[in-house]
Amino acid sequence: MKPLSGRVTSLDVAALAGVSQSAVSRAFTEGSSISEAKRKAILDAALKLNYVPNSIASSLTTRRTNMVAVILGNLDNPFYVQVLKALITRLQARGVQILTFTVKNGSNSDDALMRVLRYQVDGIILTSAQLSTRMTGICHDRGIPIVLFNRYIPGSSASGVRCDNAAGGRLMAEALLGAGARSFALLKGDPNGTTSQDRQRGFTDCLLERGIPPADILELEGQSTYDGAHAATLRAFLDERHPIPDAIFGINDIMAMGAMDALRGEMGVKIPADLMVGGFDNIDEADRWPYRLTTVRQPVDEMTEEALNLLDLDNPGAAIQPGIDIKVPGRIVWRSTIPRPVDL
Amino acid sequence: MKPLSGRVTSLDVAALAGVSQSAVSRAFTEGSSISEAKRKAILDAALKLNYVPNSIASSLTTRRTNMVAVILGNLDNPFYVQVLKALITRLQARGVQILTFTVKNGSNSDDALMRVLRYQVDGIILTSAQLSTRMTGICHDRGIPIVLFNRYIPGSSASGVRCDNAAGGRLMAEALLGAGARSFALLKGDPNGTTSQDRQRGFTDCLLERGIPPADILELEGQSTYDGAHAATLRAFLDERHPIPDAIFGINDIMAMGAMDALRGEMGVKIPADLMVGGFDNIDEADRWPYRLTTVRQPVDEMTEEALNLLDLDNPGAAIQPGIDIKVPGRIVWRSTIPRPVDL
DNA sequence: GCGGTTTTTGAATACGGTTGCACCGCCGGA
DNA sequence: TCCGGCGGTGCAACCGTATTCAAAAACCGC
Repeated sequence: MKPLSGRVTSLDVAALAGVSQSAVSRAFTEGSSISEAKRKAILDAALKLNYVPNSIASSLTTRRTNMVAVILGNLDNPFYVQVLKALITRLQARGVQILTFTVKNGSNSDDALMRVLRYQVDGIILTSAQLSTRMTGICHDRGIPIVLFNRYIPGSSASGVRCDNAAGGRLMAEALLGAGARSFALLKGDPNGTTSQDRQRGFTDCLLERGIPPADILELEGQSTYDGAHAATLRAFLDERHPIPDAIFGINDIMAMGAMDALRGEMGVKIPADLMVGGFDNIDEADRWPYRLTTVRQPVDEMTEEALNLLDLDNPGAAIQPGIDIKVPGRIVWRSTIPRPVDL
Repeated sequence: MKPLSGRVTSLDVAALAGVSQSAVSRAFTEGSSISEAKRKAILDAALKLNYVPNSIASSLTTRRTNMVAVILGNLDNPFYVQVLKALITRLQARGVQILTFTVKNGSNSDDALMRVLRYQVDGIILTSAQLSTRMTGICHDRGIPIVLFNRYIPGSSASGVRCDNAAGGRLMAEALLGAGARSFALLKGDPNGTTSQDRQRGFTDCLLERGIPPADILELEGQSTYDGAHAATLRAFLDERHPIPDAIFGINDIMAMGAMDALRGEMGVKIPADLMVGGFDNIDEADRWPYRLTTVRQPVDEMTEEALNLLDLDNPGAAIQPGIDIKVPGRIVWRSTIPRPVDL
């Protein structure tokens, strides 16, 4: 009874079940008015024909695609893999499909967004890249909610969730100071990302307030990745241009790990005896034996949940709320790269 | 001049530009017959209105969505993150959108596939989970190509690309034997995945042929992840049930790393002096200082490229080729966890 | 200036569903 | 018995674009 041709439409099912096409549609629509007997018969016929409703067609009339776009920067940072995983899990559970995009970090996301807009996604989650005001305007006009994940656009009204990165930076500065460090280096992250900048600002502000000499800022040549951090660390300390400080703050865990491997592997530095290391994110790898990195935890689950709340997929129309900026606090996870003060 | 209402359609653009709707459609379709002057005028009008063509609507008539589904198992294994990254890069460059799905490893992918089919994807790449013959049948009928990545379905005619896992397992056995190991343990992977099974088979077959006692198979309790391997390693060796062998083969790098951390971190074992470790995949992390893992490299770029060739998105109709099974060879990457024999 | 091509063009229709609307039958209350 | 109301049903009008077809326009060499 299987049809030979490729397409099976609701009309085919209707014919087999001896009902109208609209009945078939209703049989597949939750909560529409149809008798249980007829629905059963239709589902049987559909099964016989291997019929699957065409979401593309239905999206055309319902104006909902049940797809959201997730725009990612670099998947080289395990933190964003974790974010992606959390988003996929949550969205899939709601029956929402995910259109995945990557964009070079720091680059403009306009072209990616334009491509996404063609697909009439119900919402957009942006974990990377810049967002032009023109783009926010277009999305606003079309009623497509955008949620910024761990970033914000200073002049914009776009909503977003982020860790309180500045406060997290302060926490780390305090942790290192409390452990006795007095001279610092800082592995600078993506210069276009507010995330890195805020962490750096919180950290340096704290030092400033305590009257500590400013941290030595280590610029990256390449990407803000493990390899970039590894190379920058070697470059900075191997040729003695910079004195080795008491502590290094890696602007995120993966970079802190790159620095640790450079310091221990190539320079024989003992951590934390010779030098302490602080990270940010609390990725899974930070807990593993070679690293045991003391870091600032970002609550990924809470953040992704808030992000989806902001997206408010259940209230399509209401999407045009004024920009809500949710800031969730991070907290220090004490491990071995910073000796924990006893009084805590 | 911006329209107040959310939707701008080709009709609006047509009205503004003083042309027919079909002209607007043609202006946005590469290689269709329209005068350059008119196209220009239409694009101007479109820009003024912030018009973006609706891919959903066009998919309805063209029967192509320019979307492919990528079905992933566990993103906890960095290897599959790398695969995802490679696929995204390649597909995005071709202007193809990616519908991302995750499925519990080893579970059946039928429901995920059904959901994907509703979206009329142009193709499916499956890097995880089982595939029922019923499902391959449905996809075949609908003319949707499926490509299996690093797995195969014994009785099926589905196409796929995979590393020659069995041969890779042999390579690793030979490498360890060549380095002098004579007693072995093997960290077993996902029991439902052909990938792990093939590697294990290649490894154990090689030992058998050389008359070496079979490897001690370490079963996992939880997932085949870093943590699972870590726990299994501790469980096996800490209570002395198993004697510590000369070498351990982790069925993939992330598990080998979990084993290494357990052995060195919790048991003070020296690698490779006390025990050698071999991995499989050659993920980025394997090259880092704490691990420097000798492993079998899977050529991800080559494999993803072949996968997309098999998908053959440019020839929609021709998709129904008989199952092609491409096997690309792996090769040993020598690092520090297995001493390299001098004669090589 | 003319017949014959070759391009452009717009009207109409198709794609596969959803949904407002009108209608039908059935039930309970008066 | 009659009538109001209600759940179930089919008809038909969309949703926004691509594409066929025939007509109109532009082009060409002579």
